[in-house]
Amino acid sequence: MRYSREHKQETHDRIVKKASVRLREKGAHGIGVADLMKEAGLTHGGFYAHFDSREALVIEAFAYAMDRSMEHWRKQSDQVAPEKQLSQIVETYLSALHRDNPGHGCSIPALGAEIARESPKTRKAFAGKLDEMIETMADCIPGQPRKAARKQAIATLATMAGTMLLARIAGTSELSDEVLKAGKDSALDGARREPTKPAKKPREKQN
Amino acid sequence: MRYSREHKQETHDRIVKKASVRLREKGAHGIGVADLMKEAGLTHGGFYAHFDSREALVIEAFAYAMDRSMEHWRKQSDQVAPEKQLSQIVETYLSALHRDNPGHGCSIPALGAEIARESPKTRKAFAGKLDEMIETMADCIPGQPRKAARKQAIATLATMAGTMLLARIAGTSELSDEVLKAGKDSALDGARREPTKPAKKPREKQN
DNA sequence: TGTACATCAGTGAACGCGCGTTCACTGATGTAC
DNA sequence: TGTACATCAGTGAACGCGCGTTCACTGATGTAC
Repeated sequence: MRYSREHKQETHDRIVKKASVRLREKGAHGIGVADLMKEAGLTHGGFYAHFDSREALVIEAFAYAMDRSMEHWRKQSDQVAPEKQLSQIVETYLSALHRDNPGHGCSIPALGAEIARESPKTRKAFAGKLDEMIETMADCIPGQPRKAARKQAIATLATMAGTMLLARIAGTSELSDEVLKAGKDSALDGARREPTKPAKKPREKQN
Repeated sequence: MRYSREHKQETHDRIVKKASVRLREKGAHGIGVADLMKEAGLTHGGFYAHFDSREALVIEAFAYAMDRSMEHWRKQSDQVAPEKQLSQIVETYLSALHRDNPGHGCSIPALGAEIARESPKTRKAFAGKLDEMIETMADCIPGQPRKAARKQAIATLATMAGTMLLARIAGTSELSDEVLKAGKDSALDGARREPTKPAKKPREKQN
């Protein structure tokens, strides 16, 4: 069956979209090519008409997921005053809803560790999107030099991602709710405060 | 060959120890039974004399790694004044050395996401160790009611784990160093400050 | 406008491979006498 | 103290299974005339 010009792109996009959900849910190695194709209503043999390899799909699906997160953040922050934008993102991110729906959530706590162990190609794709994400968050921090805004964005993102990771480890327990609350209060506190100065013992290189 | 009474336990411990390193390096699914046994100087067939299943080893190896982290933290904090203990842990945790040696580092950024997706049995083992870890960190926060100390411990642990995750995604780049520094300054800042109050809009359940 | 041919997204069987697990066997050492 | 037997940690071949990938084929639609 030969299809119209747009058809292939539509199918391609559908595979990427479905894969981005399942990979976040089950992990970068948690679901196979055959099942991913079935998700998109296809059989596994056609996979290589769309992607060079499974890894290529993982990269695309992951980039797609990161783009959706950033888009979501931008839309959210557009709806509140500049000084409340970062807090707005934190509030939504550190919710039980996000914790319990990794398939539609942030890729960093879901896939970060696994992707960091992949090939340089995959890692670089991830690192690029991470930087974009930091930029997107920094855009939500008004009245500061870019470098300071980036610093605060990184700290907030780290606390958000770390809290989500801990909350998911804890499952759906009392501990998990305690974690979400502690992480949220801390991130909100940081989001409201002036940029952090270097520690009292500034260290030049490592430590 | 029949061995002395202690021999089996020694072998068992050696397998767990080596596995805990390789699993943190390669991921919870990143290395097979045969290779793990080879690490311990054995052949794969003997594996089931020591463990009921691969999963059982993962649980033991992961618990071992968490115990080593906590032991390390206690030893470190014993060497400094009470009010500096938390900062001491943060400084060591958020180092390039830790970033570049996941095999001997914290299991949370290395294995957290994968373990959170495993069977309830594995997840519960992880959640238990997470709670122990929070307690261990809370012990390093003097002069506060237990609940507040736990809250600060959770926030600090989340920032540390999240920062390490981001730093590893970034690899060994300029971005990675920027991430480490931002996360460290933020965590140190939090460790030095009074406990965070609930956000101005306190929310009872989810959000 | 109608016809013949070319295209290529998608199918489903098959491939090689590595994995977790099982199993019959080994042989050094502990134990019973 | 010496001897015969039992034990069981460890070996290595084999198992079944699922995976990523390949490939010959299909057939609806685009294109050339």
